[in-house]
Amino acid sequence: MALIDIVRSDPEETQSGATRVLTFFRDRLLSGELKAGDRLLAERELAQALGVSRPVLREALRSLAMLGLLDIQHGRGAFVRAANASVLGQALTLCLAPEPNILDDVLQARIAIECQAIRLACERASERDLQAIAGILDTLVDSLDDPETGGEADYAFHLAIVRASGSSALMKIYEAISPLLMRSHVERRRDTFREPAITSRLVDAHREVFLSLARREPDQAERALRQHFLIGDELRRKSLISSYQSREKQP
Amino acid sequence: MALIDIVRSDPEETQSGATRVLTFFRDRLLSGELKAGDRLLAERELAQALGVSRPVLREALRSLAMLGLLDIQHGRGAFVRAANASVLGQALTLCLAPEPNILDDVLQARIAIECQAIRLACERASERDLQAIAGILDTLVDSLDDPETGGEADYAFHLAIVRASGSSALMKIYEAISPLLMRSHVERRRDTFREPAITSRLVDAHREVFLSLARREPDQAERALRQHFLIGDELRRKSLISSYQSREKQP
DNA sequence: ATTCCTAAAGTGGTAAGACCATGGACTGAC
DNA sequence: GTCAGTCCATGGTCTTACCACTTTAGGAAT
Repeated sequence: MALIDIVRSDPEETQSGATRVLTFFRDRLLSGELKAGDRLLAERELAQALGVSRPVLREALRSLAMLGLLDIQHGRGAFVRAANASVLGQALTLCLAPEPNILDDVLQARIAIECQAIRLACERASERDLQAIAGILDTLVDSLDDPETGGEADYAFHLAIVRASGSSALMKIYEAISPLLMRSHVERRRDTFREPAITSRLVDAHREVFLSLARREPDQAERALRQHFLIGDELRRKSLISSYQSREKQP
Repeated sequence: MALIDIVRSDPEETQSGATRVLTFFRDRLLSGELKAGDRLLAERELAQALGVSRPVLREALRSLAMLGLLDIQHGRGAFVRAANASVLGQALTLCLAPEPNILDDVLQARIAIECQAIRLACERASERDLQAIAGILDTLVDSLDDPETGGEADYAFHLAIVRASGSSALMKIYEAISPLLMRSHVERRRDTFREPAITSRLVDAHREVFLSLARREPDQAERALRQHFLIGDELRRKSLISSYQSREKQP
């Protein structure tokens, strides 16, 4: 029985033991009867209550734990875990693993999410949202020399924009692709030189994005964002080329 | 042990039985040593080979099956299943279940994906892609009177655009949100009247989107697409209002 | 009376063995 | 040659038992 069968299962079909357990939890999780933090009954009681043996119940519980829905602690019990996007990210990673050039491709998804997010943010962002983004922008400017902090601030900036969109769907998807985004970032950094000219243009691009957002101009904000991504691509390409050229000269 | 621990696990830590089994499969799945369609050893042999008891092995196998990575068939054996986006969709559904207004919100994700997809499609779409979309458009026109076929053609049209983008990341995410998209669609249909005036405008909108794509004009294509979504929203709102008005008059 | 330690109880983790249900293959009869 | 029945391999389930970890309550020492 796969996850797909849990979410939509045919109530008519004869339900085996394992199926009964999984539908039991599916109903209570989707209906909200089981909230995050709730403690489940002990395995032995639960097994008896559901009319299945303990191994069967355990298989179901372990499966749910694997999906990140339960937190099973030895000697304490099983607890309902808040829905976590990291599971999504891992599943997406496994799902996209066989695809070629996935690290380049995931950037397209990033652009998609952010461009829509910033449009929404222009309408919905609160003053607090804008102040948060402004604060991150300051951090970004201050950490020009530190690749580590600078990289984090860069990510935080874009994440804050998505958060300001007020769309939990966009937010979850963005979190889901973020592990791949990170890998992509790390891989690209190997080929990218951190020159002052580049970083200063980077700051300018971020500032322009923020200003358009603060002025609540959706079209302008999206254009600035796309320009930012475009420049990033171009810089990476140039630095990649120069990297290869210097490698040719001095092998 | 949760999924998150499978993908990146610390090799130093003392591995318990269940962990050993999961890391065993993780390594072989990510490395490609286990390909889709491969048949696993029988549970009893596998348990002996890995040095764990059968229930422990079964817990791991069932967990992997739940994630859609294995296909366990009674009486036949366990087979490696190709990564499937439907699992993603189900996980996303569970993850977003507690959020309010998620069915409205997921439309934002849809717009995000499609707008970026059509931009890419303007660059990358092959002649075959365009012909496929054109064919679906014909179906859409022919099935104006049939809500069922029409709805399917509508979905197929948008899906074909995402496919034409050539981005597997966008495609997977679009497939992941499609279950929620469907629910949203069904829910909205309850409040929407299928009037000839509406459907004809719908066809016009789709045709305009296609033409911009065929002419390979990204900005124009995205604009047409956004306009299409906007009109859809407006029509739904109007029909919702008129629905409530008629309900007031004739309670 | 307070504090600390210890032991017991409750909980998940694992193991072993048996039996049932299903699918496929082999073999026999027609 | 074809079909049906039987047998075997495999997954599905149950039972029982024991181990490991956590918490807690009760008793002993201060």
